[in-house]
Amino acid sequence: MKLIRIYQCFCDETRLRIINLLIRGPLCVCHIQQIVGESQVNVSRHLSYLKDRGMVEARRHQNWMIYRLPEKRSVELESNLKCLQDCATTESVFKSDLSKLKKVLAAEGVREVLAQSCCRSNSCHSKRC
Amino acid sequence: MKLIRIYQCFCDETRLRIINLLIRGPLCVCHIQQIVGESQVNVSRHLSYLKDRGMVEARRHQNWMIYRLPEKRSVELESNLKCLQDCATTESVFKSDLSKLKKVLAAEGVREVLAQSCCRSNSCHSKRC
DNA sequence: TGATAATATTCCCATTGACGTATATACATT
DNA sequence: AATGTATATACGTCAATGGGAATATTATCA
Repeated sequence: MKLIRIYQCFCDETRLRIINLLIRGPLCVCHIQQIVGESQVNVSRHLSYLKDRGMVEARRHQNWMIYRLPEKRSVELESNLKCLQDCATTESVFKSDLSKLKKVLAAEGVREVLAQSCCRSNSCHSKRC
Repeated sequence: MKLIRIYQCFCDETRLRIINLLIRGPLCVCHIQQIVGESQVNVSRHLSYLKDRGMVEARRHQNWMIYRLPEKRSVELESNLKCLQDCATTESVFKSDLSKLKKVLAAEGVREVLAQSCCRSNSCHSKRC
């Protein structure tokens, strides 16, 4: 992934907040939406932007779309994510996002679904899984 | 300096190249122009953009405007500059820029002028110095 | 099948950004 | 004062971006 593309993904505040969340692990759109407090359309659009540029990957779990950072990352991406993760600790928006993240993940069954590398749950009947 | 502002400065290729050059030390506009091969207006405009956002500082030396990264940098800026410096080594544009930079700095008297924290040379008669 | 939930897409508009051309400013030299 | 060099600004244009409102899509559930 080219360096400039990384920074283009980073250069909007909402996107930066989303990426900072995804560093901690996969998340569903509705959770991201709850945490960053932006409209559904807005969050979805930023996620599309990120997906188009290879910054995130998506899979479906029933009604949820679960986004995550790519597993295989270039050295540059990895360094910059690490750098972002460190730097974000000094700004309140990001800290606040992370504490909201904790609450979201605390909900019943959420962690289990997000942790799956693909959809394998009993409750899922999607043909796509 | 806010994190988002850093990435906004980083998210254009010409600006990223300029910043990568300035990591190595102060430079005059005409040198930057030579190295990145963009028009005078374009380079000047990007430098204005960076200056407006506190990413660079400028001083005049005779006809030259000398730009540099700020001496006092926030932790976030410092980390991201370091990260950029590392990552830039893997992409050819940046490597090529750095080798051009060497040639520019090799020219007679250039290093001396750029190294001055302010204009103190004998040949300078500006009232502003 | 119909209803609902979650997400994506389309249409529209305002803002920003990038860039070319022309012009202005600042300084040095003669 | 006139000229040359280096740099910045103004103006216009076009493309990209961000976001609201409405609608479409995909899956689940009754």
